[in-house]
Amino acid sequence: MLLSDTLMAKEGCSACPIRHRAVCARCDSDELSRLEEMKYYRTYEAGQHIIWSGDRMDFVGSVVKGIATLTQTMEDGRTQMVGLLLPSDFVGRPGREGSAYDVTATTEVVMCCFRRKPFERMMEETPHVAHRLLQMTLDELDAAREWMLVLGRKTAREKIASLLSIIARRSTLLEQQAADDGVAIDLPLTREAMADYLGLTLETVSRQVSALKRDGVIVLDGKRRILIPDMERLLEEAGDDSDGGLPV
Amino acid sequence: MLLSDTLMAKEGCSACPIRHRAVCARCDSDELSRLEEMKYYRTYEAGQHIIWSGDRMDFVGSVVKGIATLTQTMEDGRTQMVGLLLPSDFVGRPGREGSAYDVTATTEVVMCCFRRKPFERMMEETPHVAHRLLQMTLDELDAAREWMLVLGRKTAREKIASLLSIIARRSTLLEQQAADDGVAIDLPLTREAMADYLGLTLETVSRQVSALKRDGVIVLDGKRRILIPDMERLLEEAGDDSDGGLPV
DNA sequence: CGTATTCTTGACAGAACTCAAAAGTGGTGG
DNA sequence: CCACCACTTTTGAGTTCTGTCAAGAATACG
Repeated sequence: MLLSDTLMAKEGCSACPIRHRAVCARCDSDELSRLEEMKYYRTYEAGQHIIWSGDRMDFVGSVVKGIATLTQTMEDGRTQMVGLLLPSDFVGRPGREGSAYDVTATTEVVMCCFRRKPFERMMEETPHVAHRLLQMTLDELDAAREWMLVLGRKTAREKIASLLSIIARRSTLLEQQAADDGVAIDLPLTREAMADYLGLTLETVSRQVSALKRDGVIVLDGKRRILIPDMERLLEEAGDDSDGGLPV
Repeated sequence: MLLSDTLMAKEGCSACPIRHRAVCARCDSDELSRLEEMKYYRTYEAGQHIIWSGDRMDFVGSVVKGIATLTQTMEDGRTQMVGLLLPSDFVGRPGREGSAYDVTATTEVVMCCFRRKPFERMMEETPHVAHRLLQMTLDELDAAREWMLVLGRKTAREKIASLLSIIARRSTLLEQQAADDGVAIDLPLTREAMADYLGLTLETVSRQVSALKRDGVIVLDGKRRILIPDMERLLEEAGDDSDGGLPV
């Protein structure tokens, strides 16, 4: 059992780092204390499975810390990542017992888990959790659709550039850092995980990352840290138009 | 102005063919009459754009009849379909003014439109629409994720087989027809639309449809009608395991 | 019946995959 | 501190699948 477990358990929701982004974002103090009663923290080590596809789930929850992946696997072993879970992202589907996907911790992950039945009851009885969950699900659907364009129509080079810009966008958002003179991102994914994300082989990923490095689009700082000197340039390489899409 | 317009307008929601599947499925009679006040029908011809990406939308709504597509297009013209809208599917995103996608009628389409502002207000004030919309959005997210596996990891032949099984599944569901001794489906998509769905070129689609026909997996009945003598066989070709996944 | 789409088929090219080996990285224990 | 092992990453060579370009056939439509 890891340290973070006990640390988190002692603090209330008000000190929670994802308080204003997660499924509980809009809850008032009554709702929050109700959530506190049904919640517990759980920590998973890097590489550990959080949920197996087909498993019965008796909880839903939010990623508080770390990164997890949602993957689907065919009988012959071909694997496709269908979701990348960062802090504040929701795991599980209210109203459904089993999981349709494998959920795996990529780094150490702290989950804030809610027992499923009480959570579902709360969704029926108070509006804020359901509303927030709808909003988050619509955002995820938009992300999934953007991803479909990447998977279906982009070249390997564009796919890599797209992945890096998505991660850069999400991590700058989480960390509120300025993006003016270059962005630095921690890439917590192996080449294989990137390949599973993008529908490529790990060899192709490696080749294209090298090519982007050679062309000065990205700079590798150690193994898993990537500097993006010019975000505009990366977006061009990704085949996106330079403005960042619709305002939310 | 088409006949169906005036026909639909005269009937109340109770006679609506999608009454029990659409966003209004769970509404009680009070909520239904409130919806009736903000709704209007609109018909689009085959090929007509219902919404352009980036357009301001002043309505949301449900497909009542016909088939529409959701597509995303890159600057250089590469196009990816990101949603296939059948009767009862919802169009538009509450809380967002602009559309992120092009919505196009593939056949003649009848939409049941709700003015956006009153609809959003109703979502705040009564629970049933929001709950149903959450459920539908979660279903769409699952479908999008299944599709991501198709786009990222399946071969051209498997992609075609997957598309046909998805359409077969959805149309048998809509029409409640038995699937025992072969299924017949109307394929309302051109080869180009199929290609945009699957991230292929129309030539590859044509070749693989011919191949599946040659191998007896499907039988073409005219141009757009397809018979599937053995559904199990088609599912094998799609690379799916034979049981139909999780029960809903 | 002619024109415009849509679809099919062929030949060829190219991007990504497969198989294979070498190089780099990190952790462990002697 | 270094040797060793497991794992990840890189790079190379050859193959394959799908895309591209082009022409012809089928179908729909006025």
